[in-house]
Amino acid sequence: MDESNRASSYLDEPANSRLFLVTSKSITEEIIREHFSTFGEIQDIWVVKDKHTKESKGVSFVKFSKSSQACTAMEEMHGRSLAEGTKPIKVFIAQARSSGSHRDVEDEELTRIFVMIPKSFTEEDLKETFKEHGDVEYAIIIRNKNTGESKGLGYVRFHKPSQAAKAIENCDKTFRAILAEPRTKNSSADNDYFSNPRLEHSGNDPGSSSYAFAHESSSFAPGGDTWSSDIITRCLMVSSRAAVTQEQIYGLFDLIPGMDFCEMQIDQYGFSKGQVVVRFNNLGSAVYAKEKLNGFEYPPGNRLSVSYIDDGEDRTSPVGKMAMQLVAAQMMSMVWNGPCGAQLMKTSAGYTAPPVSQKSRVQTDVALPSLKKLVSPDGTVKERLFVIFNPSPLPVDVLEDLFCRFGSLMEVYLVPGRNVGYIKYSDRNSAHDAIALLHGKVVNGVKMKVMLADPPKEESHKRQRTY
DNA sequence: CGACGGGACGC
DNA sequence: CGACGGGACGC
Repeated sequence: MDESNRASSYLDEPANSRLFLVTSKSITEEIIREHFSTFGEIQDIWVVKDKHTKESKGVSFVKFSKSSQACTAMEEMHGRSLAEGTKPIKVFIAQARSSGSHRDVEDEELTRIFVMIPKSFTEEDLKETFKEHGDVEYAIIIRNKNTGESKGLGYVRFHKPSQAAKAIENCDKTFRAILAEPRTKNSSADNDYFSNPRLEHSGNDPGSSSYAFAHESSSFAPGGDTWSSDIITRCLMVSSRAAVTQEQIYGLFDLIPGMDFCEMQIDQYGFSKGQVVVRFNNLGSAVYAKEKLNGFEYPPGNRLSVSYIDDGEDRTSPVGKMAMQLVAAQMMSMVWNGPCGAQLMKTSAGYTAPPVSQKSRVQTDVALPSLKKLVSPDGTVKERLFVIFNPSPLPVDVLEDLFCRFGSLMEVYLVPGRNVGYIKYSDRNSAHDAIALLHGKVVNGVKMKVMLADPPKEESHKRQRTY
């Protein structure tokens, strides 16, 4: 085989680039190569033989470098005889080695693609766009069933697998074209892992992401600076239904600076009751720990409960708030940078505190305008900001809190693994106001450069991005 | 200096 | 009917 592509031919990559052939046992690798090399770069041919007799079992695999090459070869060669007196061959796209299935891959699974498109696209636009890659049987757009509004997603069905493969390989990358999952097996892809909590979100159903903080509204005087009369202490009780170790809880709460005590509670027989006492050396850290970790799923599926327990001191409010603000910046930085912390942040994002506590999560000398509602992220982006954070990015919820104050905020996006992000506005003035007020400023201990974003790089001049 | 994710269909 | 080898990445 070609040593230049050993790695890529070893796996089924790209997808659907390997053929499964059924032939007469007399058909050799050389004969196969003669007939198939015209369709593209062959990375590997393997004629399956009996281990002992070395006789062909009439089964072969042909690995191409591209799916479109394999599909074209399949379409052209299926049913043809490769040598005098030999039976017509069968040609299929091979099942991925990892799939374990030996079922024939059907054209049905290879001819429909799934694409992301501008919301303004019609079915006709979609069909027109993709017909350059092959015969389009139909193009449909996924719409909201009530409003008829496009979801910015569509399907395109081609007549041949090679056409769908070419569309995926060659269409503008902003379409993010992939093969569509066959529809019959009731959409296992309808999950929603990527949804971000937004400021206007106010779901209150138990079990929803906001449940964990629903009761905390009473801990704050709405819009004010003082605590209610609920006790606040440096000492927390962590309760878990599932078995957890003291070390696990220690690791979790140690993400927050200032923990000085973590002890699993055991009964008189020495058994754990699923309760761990955690104490911090300052009120702010304790408040922060409760806010971030109450309701946190750890391990996944097990919702931790965190509440204050009386330690006989530290009941006053202003101190707690000051301490919390100080510890917030450190917490954010740590959580964002550490691998464990990143996971915590990602998962706990669903437990972002409701607007009542916003005042305390943004700490800055800047005189900020009041909170404004976010606008739909699906509208037209009029201006985009590019923000650089030093030393590390602020969390998305803090950024929404901050950048919504100029109005028309659509979306905050942080580039993974980098200290930069983008802010989308549906109104130019909002973006410019944000630059004027926030460029060069420090928020929660993080210095920001706020400027207009360059336009996204275009892979092609044929199509526009949706923003 | 410091730059680009996301995603599923009425039988 | 007709489904998975040989070789070996490089901390």
